Amino acid sequence: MGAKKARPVTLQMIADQLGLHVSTVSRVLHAKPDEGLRAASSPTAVRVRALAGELGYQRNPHAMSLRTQRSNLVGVLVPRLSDVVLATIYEGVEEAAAENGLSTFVTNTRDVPEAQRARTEMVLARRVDGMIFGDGRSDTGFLDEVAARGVPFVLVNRQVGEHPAVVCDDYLGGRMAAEHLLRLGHEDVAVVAGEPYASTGVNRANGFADRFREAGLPIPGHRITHARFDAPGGREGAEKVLAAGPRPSAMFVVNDFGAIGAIGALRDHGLRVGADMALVGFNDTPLAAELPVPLTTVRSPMHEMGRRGLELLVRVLAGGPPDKELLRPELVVRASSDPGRYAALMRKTAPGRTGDGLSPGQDPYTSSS
Amino acid sequence: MGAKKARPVTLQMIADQLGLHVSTVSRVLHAKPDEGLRAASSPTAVRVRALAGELGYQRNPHAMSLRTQRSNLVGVLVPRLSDVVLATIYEGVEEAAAENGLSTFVTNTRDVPEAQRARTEMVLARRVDGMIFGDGRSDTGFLDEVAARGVPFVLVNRQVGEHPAVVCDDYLGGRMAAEHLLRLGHEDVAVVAGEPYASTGVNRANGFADRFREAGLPIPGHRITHARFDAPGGREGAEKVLAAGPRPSAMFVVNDFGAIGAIGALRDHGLRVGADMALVGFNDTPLAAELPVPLTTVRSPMHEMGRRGLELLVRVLAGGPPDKELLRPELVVRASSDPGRYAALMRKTAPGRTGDGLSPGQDPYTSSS
DNA sequence: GACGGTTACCCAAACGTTTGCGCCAAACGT
DNA sequence: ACGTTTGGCGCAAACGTTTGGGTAACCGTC
Repeated sequence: MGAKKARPVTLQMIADQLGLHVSTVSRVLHAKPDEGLRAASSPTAVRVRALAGELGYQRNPHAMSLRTQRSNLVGVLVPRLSDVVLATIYEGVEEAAAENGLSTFVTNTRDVPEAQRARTEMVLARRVDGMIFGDGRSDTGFLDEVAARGVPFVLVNRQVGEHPAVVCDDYLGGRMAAEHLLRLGHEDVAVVAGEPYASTGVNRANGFADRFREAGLPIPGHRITHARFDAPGGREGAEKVLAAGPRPSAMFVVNDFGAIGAIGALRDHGLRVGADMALVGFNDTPLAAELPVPLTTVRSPMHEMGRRGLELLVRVLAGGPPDKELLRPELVVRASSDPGRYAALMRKTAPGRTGDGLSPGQDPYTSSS
Repeated sequence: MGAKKARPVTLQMIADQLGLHVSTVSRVLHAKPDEGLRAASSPTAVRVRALAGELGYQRNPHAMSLRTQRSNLVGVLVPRLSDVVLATIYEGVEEAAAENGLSTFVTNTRDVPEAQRARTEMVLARRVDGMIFGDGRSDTGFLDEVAARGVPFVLVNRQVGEHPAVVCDDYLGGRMAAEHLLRLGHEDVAVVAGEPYASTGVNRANGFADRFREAGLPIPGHRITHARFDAPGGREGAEKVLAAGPRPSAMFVVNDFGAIGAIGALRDHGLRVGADMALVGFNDTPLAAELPVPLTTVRSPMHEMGRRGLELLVRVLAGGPPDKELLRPELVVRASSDPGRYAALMRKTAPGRTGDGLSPGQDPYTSSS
């Protein structure tokens, strides 16, 4: 079974069948309209296009890349694709790439610097035109090296130094979370920040802390703890906070996954999320709305970030300026922090209605396995 | 800033500097050992390799692909990468690909046939050596067409027809879930199956139903409902089941995301998961263990499936047989179905310890955003 | 009717590899 | 001393494009 795979049709074949030269066919088919006008007479152009269509001509990308020194390929590095945040960003990247005639390689680096180096080399060996880093670390000079080598790239998700980047305005997001809790009258709050090498967590925590300081309620050191960006990390972070003296009335965890871990820790301490402790996460991961007590969180435009990241790269490749874009986050208030919503939730005989009426049009959790 | 990007070093440069011919250098550097022996004398080979190393020679993949008609590229199609199940499978694919010197393009098709076609064409236009489909549908003849065109491919996640595939033994998984509930004495159970075009859900449901039938407890039609593989789908499915007469004592939802939706529906009806209704999901998604009432589920080896899928493709590309592999699932019992564990959970003053002691070494939820 | 300007093409040289074939010397066999 | 092998390498033709530079024929113009 399986038809003998016919050899793909080439420009040469088309040219031969039409008694033309291959270069003429090439120009007709691929030259930009402005310079393509003088490529061939209108009738021949039509004949060429017709035959190409009929034969199902497909330009050979390898020959093209070899000749033009441009691969139309971009490499994407992320910490983990099974992290829904990064996966969503990548979806945006890929979508925009397709629209721009580019293809993408994506690969995990698990945030380990050696893997980051190794994968970068692999990707570069494929002669990509540019790269997108979703795993930028501020504690290694790696990206500076890459830049020094003349490799065009942009960052998404995290920013480092002055390299071109498209990120969420994490600092503002942190302030929004703080603002929200201040409005609700919280005066003693804690924050579980992320890894120190990731701008995301750092900026979110800083924005949050700054806003509280401005309100005349500086957050003491023992109320701030650093943790990994995952459930166990969030749990440990929350535990540490709870162990340090009298408990605060609210907690800001800079990542939804961490917030889930924190929820576990709070339960272990017999504390009810939304009642005994207000909780705010970050990212508005699909599961935030589905939790038994829906989670207040700061939505970051992940998909959009990916799209913009790729588009910025396209501009950079075209010689454009290495801009930096900050995307606006959005506070999504749910029962985990809002007394009103919490009460409404509890008022139902059967608590647990998961909808929140605040995030329309997003369908959470989809699976196809 | 940004060094002028030096032109990459080629075989020609090495040959020139060594007074050799480019073909000799090529053979020394890339010929397989068996035929490479006669390529050059030992001393020249050493000189060549030394200079190549020093200059940092990198083989130009486009030139190579053009010449050899082999791209070392594989295209991967999935419904959605932001579905952690598919993302994890892809991680396996990508990992194995890197080990085999291959690179992968991955893209979403959202399970819509037109997108599937379009993306396949895009990927094929990139002259991939083969493809991996994670989104196979049994209701379109699409894959038969692809096979007829002579495109080498394998399926992962879902199987369709007799095409080579690496999937979880979903039927067995369904039986395991049934077995578990039978042991616990459940006699009236319901199942929320998936989309009819996906072998995964269909086989899981069939395995489950068959086991119950064998036990002399055939599941009546109104206890079986089809739904999408997501939380809203699971919710609707559960609602339908609950609306159809007296409620069953247990429910099998063929996907963890659907199970989450079902939990919501159960809450709305004032039913306690694990007490009033036993619930079993499928996949052992990281969040299953983190739910307030941890979810009993059937673990499918997602990462492994991806790895094996790519390895099978490699064999197929080498002319091997189009095998089909069934990976063994594993039942993971947690409080949502097990009265003992549920009681233990409730016995704590603060219920909600999320660990389950049954899934060691898996760190759930990791994020890096 | 010589001349500049289009129009509509063709030519050929790349881009960097791979690979079948051939050649020359040295080594070998007798 | 003379064929025959074989080790060690060079030659050149691909693979399918793109692109700067032709060059005829044709047009209109004075």
